[in-house]
Amino acid sequence: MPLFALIDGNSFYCSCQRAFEPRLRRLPVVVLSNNDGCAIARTREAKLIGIKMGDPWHMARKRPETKPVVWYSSNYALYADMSRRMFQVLSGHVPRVEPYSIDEMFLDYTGMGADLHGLSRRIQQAVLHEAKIPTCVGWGPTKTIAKLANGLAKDHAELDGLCDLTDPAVRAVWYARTEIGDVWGIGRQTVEKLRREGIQTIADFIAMDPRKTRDMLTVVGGRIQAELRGQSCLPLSDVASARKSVAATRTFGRLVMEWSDMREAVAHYASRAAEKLRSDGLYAGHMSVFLQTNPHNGDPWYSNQHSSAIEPTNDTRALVKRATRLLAKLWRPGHRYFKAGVILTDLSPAGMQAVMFASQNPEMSERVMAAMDIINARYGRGMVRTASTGIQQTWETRQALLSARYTTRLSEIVGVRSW
DNA sequence: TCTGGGGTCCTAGGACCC
DNA sequence: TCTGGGGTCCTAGGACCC
Repeated sequence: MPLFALIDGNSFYCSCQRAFEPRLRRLPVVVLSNNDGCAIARTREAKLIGIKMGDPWHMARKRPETKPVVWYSSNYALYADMSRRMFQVLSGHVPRVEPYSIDEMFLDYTGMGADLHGLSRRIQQAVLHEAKIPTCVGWGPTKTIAKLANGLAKDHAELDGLCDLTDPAVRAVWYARTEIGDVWGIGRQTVEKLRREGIQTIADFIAMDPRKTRDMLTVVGGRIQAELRGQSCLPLSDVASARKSVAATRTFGRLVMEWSDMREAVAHYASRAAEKLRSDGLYAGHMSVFLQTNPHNGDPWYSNQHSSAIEPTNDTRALVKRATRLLAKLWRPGHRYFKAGVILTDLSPAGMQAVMFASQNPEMSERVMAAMDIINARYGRGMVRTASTGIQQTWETRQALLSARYTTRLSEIVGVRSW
């Protein structure tokens, strides 16, 4: 019988900030989305004050009760590095670890002995001491059950951060008192569909005829139901699967009305996407560009996208050129644009491009891009870039509250003083 | 003044083919 | 009575996730 655990970092982004600033230990901390738009991570103290996921910062920070809150712009370089550390610690305790998201990892508990509670506690303490991240752990016979157990461990203080759903009798008790919407993969639309059928709890859901489940919710719902019944359908995979798309999309720091600004912004996103491709050793064969006006402020709504197949490439210049051309087809003057982006798909690994293209000298392209990446890595992102990405960058994202990248920039490393 | 970004998987339907 | 059928590939869009 397979056995899975899911471990996740509590308020992960906030815990990463706290790891380097002990003074935050008991303070409410909130990390904001890109553009300092809204709250995306909150410590327990911040939740208690009433700050909700997605609360716009400009409103939340004015409320009198949010006075003691410490706000941070999101710092993904830091969080990604902390995630790597967590992975390393875990790899020392179980044979196989599958990173699921930046703060969640599935562990293979199969054949790990009878005292899984003790094992989980040791793992939890190791991650806390070595990576400075507090966690919750849940486990059971399928991934979906492990994920549910993890959620229960988080929501129910009496479980003290650990939850074991291996025993069917224990599961039955929780299933009867847990809403179906708390299950991994059951979102708002599905909850609504099930509610119309009188299904409220997990217990209701697993009692449904599997054929009916598949009719209503396709194979996806059928799989979730089987997993909740204890039949494992989702294997653990410790080899990272190849990524299938690369995106660079952003809400502008200010609304964009000028073609020149829009062109710069999209050129910038295409460059970012190209960098991501190269860092993963990939080429893109398809590009899609979109833009839209603000859906919140009453402006006339305009949203459009264009896409096209491209010669597989990861050359910034080629991608910028193509993105600009697609953008020109979308551009309608007179709008106040809010957001735009570039999405690359049809990805293939480097080395597959044996066929050479007339429009691009591949060897020269490789060398120019490699040089560009090296310089930008050493002197800062955007030090070398195509002229089309501009100099003013009025559309640039706001990040007013950024902390140092303690672990990934030598210049921003934590100083240690002895008294 | 001000509301995130980046992913995955699945299905339906059209185009095309023999 | 009956006016082809079935397969593959691609894309757009929906739903969900963190």
